[in-house]
This record gives sequence, C-alpha cells and structure tokens, in this order.
Amino acid sequence: MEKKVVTRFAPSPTGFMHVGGIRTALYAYLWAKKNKGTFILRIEDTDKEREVKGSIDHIIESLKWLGINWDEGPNIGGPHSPYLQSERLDLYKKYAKILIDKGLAYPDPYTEEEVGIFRDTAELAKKPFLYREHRPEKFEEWDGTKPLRFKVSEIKSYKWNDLVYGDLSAGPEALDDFILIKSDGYPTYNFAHIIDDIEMGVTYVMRGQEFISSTPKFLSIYEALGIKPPLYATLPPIMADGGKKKLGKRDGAKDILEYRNEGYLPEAIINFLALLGWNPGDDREIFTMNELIEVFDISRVGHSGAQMNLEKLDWINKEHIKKLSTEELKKEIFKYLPEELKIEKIIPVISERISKWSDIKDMVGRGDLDFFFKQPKYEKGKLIYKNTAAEKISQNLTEAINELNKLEEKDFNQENIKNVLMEIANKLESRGELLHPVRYALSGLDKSPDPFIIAEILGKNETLSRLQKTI
RNA sequence: GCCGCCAUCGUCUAGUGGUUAGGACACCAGGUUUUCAUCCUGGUAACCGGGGUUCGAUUCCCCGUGGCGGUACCA
Repeated sequence: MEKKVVTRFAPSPTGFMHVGGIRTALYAYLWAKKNKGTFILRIEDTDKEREVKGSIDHIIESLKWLGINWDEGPNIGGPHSPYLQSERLDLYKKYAKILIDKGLAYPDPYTEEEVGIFRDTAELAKKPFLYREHRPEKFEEWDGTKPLRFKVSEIKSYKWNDLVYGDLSAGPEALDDFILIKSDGYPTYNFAHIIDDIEMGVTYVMRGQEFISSTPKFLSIYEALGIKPPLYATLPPIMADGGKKKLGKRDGAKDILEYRNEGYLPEAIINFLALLGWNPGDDREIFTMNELIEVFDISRVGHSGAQMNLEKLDWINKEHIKKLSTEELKKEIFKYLPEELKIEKIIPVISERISKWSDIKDMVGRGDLDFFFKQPKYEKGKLIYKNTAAEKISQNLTEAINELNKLEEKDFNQENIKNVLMEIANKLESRGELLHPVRYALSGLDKSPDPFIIAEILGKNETLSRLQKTI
C-alpha cells in the first residue's frame, strides 16, 4: 500500500497572490487530486513585520476564484488544525526542545550587531560568511529571549533527488547554524515549515527554486530529528512579461484578482499557468481543471524560467469562452452591456468578437455597438459600393425595402431576411452592390457584424426606416 | 566574492547521437464570407559561443558567456 499523497501550498500573508504563487499552488493541487490525495492550505505568518493585513482573505478569495480548493486549511479546518503558523507556536517550541535536549540547538549569545560585524569581516575577506565559525564553546540555557540556533553536527555536502530537476547538490557552505526561533518567539520559515510538513504528513513539497540552496538546511533538520524528508519537486521560475527578471511583487507582478477584473475566466488562467512550465507531451493546449488533474505529471515539468505572455492568455481565454453555453455567455456578457442591448440575439455577435469580458466594456466605450440602439450618422459617399452608380444603389435598396416589407413582423428573422436580400443580391453583378449599402444603412459602418442579424435585432420598422432614410 | 539552477523560433514549448528540428501564440500571405470576427490553407522564424568525445553532435562532457536564484532574527 502506497502512502497517501499529501501536498500543501503555504503562502505567507504579505500581500496579494500573483501568478507565481498560484502556479505553485496549482501544481500541488493537481498532483494531490491526480493521486486522490490531500491538498492542504497553510498560512506561514511568522514574519509579523512583513505581514499585510487582509492578505489571508485575499489569498483565500484568489484560490477559491480559481477553483483551487483545499481539503484542509483555514476556514474549513481539518485534522491538523490550526493552519496558521502563528497559532502553532507551542508545537515549534516542542520540537525546539527536542533539539536542545539532543544538544543540537542553542541560544545565540551575540547581538544582531555583533553577528553583523562577523558577516562584514567575512565579506571583506571575500569569504563566505558562516555563523558556525563563531559558534560558542558552551551553550547557555535558552530562556526564549535570544534567537535559538541549530547546531549543524556534521559539515558535509548534500546530494538529493528532486522530482523535477533530478540530482541536486550543495556544498558544505550551504550548511550553517541557522536560526530556528527568532527572539520574538516566532519560528523562522526554515524551521516552521519542516515541523508542519512533518506534523501534517506532507509527502510532496512543490516549491520555487529559490529554496534549492537552503535544502541542505532542511535535510540536516530532518536528520537531527531522525525523520525522513518529503519528496521535493522544485518548479522553474516565472519571469515578468517582456523581461528576464523573476516575477515578483516588486517587478510589477499583478494581483491575480486583477485578471478577474479584466474579465478572464478562471479556467483560462488555470489552463495558461498549467502550461507555463509544464506540458502534456502531446499537442493539446486547451484543458479544463479536471482534464489537467487527469494528465498532469510532475516528471513533465520543465527546468527553465518562462515569461508571462498575455497574448497567449488571451487566446486561451477565447478558446474557453467558445466552450461556454449560451446561458453562461448571457450571464457574463449582460454584465457589461447597457440596458438597451441586453437581448439574447446579440450574444453570438459579441462572443465571437472578444477574447475576454472587458473587451465588451471597450466595445461599448468606443461606441462600437451604438448603432444597435441609436440612429447611425451617415457620411456622404460611404454608401456607395465601389463604382456602382448612386441610382442603381437606390434602386436596389428600394427593391429590398419592398421585398422585406412583405415579411410578417414575426417572420422578420435573420434567416428570412437573408433569403430575401440574397435573392435580390444574386441577380446583381456583385452582391456587394446591395449588401454593402444595407450594411452601411443599418450600422453606419463599413465593418460590422452580419447585416441580417443586425436587421433582426433592429426589427422590421427600424430596419425599413434606416434603409429608407439612406435612399 | 562564494554556492546553486537554467539556456531550442519574438514568446510558450516538443524532440533526437544521424529528423526536411515538430506544435501553439503572435506576425505575414491566400481562401471562405458582402465587410469585421470566426473558420480553412500556406509562409517567415530557433538548437548561446568555444573546445572536446564520436564516423557523426542541437543532443553527452568541459570551459566560457548570459539569465535567474541563494548567501537574513524574509519566506
């Protein structure tokens, strides 16, 4: 019987979520779900200085919007409650005690300034700074007012296997007497996440590659505790769009919820991020969350950094829009339309022309849709199709009006209108001789949706009146 | 400074000790449509550089270059 797969996403509440964090969460989620395992959300709020109020709610909202649902975590609880590190301080102290008792942890006797001087001296000598070279000979009793440090017992190189990168290694200088518990009583990330992963039974750790170099520290703690570490899956970085810098809040990374405001579908964001650093091994590019769960595999995660590419995101979003039902389209599209345009028939006209919902806002803002409910302004000459004589155009339009007039109000729909107009148009030298003027008469534009659907939406009276007007 | 990771079209990527180096976005051209959008067809475009190993390297090894990360009482 294989051990149950348990993954976690453990953000710190220092602001909003951006695509980097979301992708890490997504991969951890996909892997857990694929293996019918557990996905845990844990909040790493051990740095009270950097904490930003409200970010926990923000994280929760972001993940929920995207459909990355946790099996255990804040809000819903679970067998390993609580899921905020700040509420688990006793636990870290308990483990710290174990290390102290083993002689593997000791209070740092120096002030921060003193350690700073050690560091500066080492730097000046162009040597890597290692606290352990200043380790006190005798350990005092820890009273909780000083930082508690880990005593590295064996200075050595580490080699370990990473599910994504394969064999990784780090030299002995990556190993040092790092701080386990800060002087404010909170544990450091280096310590807390290990204790929690142990306590919560985490079996796979998905993480950014910024943690590669501190892995020996983690491994040495596991060794000291006599506990087998989880499997590591290190993810490649995401770079800012157009730049080569790792994406970070300081480099203009966007709040993931801004994508919601811009009218992207959560499934499209998920689809896009899944493909940023991973591929299924075939040519498929459009996936739902469930399909991703099906095909996702850690072993196909890439090694190199990838840039955000909004054009591709737009395309993926458009593909997902195409999959929506009319009901779903209606719900979203109507949010952005003025009252006059909230009609069923306009849905396909719009949905075919947008890649994200906010495009509708832009269309409305530019007045692209005004002709549907406002009399268009005509410009002289625009009505003429190529070199066709004005008399000929008038004649065609007149015939069109007469024929259309024969249609009953209830039969005045796209299909019938098309039949009527095409019959006339087909007799002409070029169908444009009729269809272009009709388009222009109805919309006041050269480029517009199908004039037949416009006519249907305008209705018989308005259609005939606009045609008459242009003559 | 030291340590580590990475390197295929503009971008996301597939792939191999011998391939016409494949796909997608974007771009361009043609077709369909009365126009736009959609749709279809086609096209431009890539193995960072130098050394090895080899009959043969984009692929394996080394060096360089470049990018990224780490070197915190941040995560």
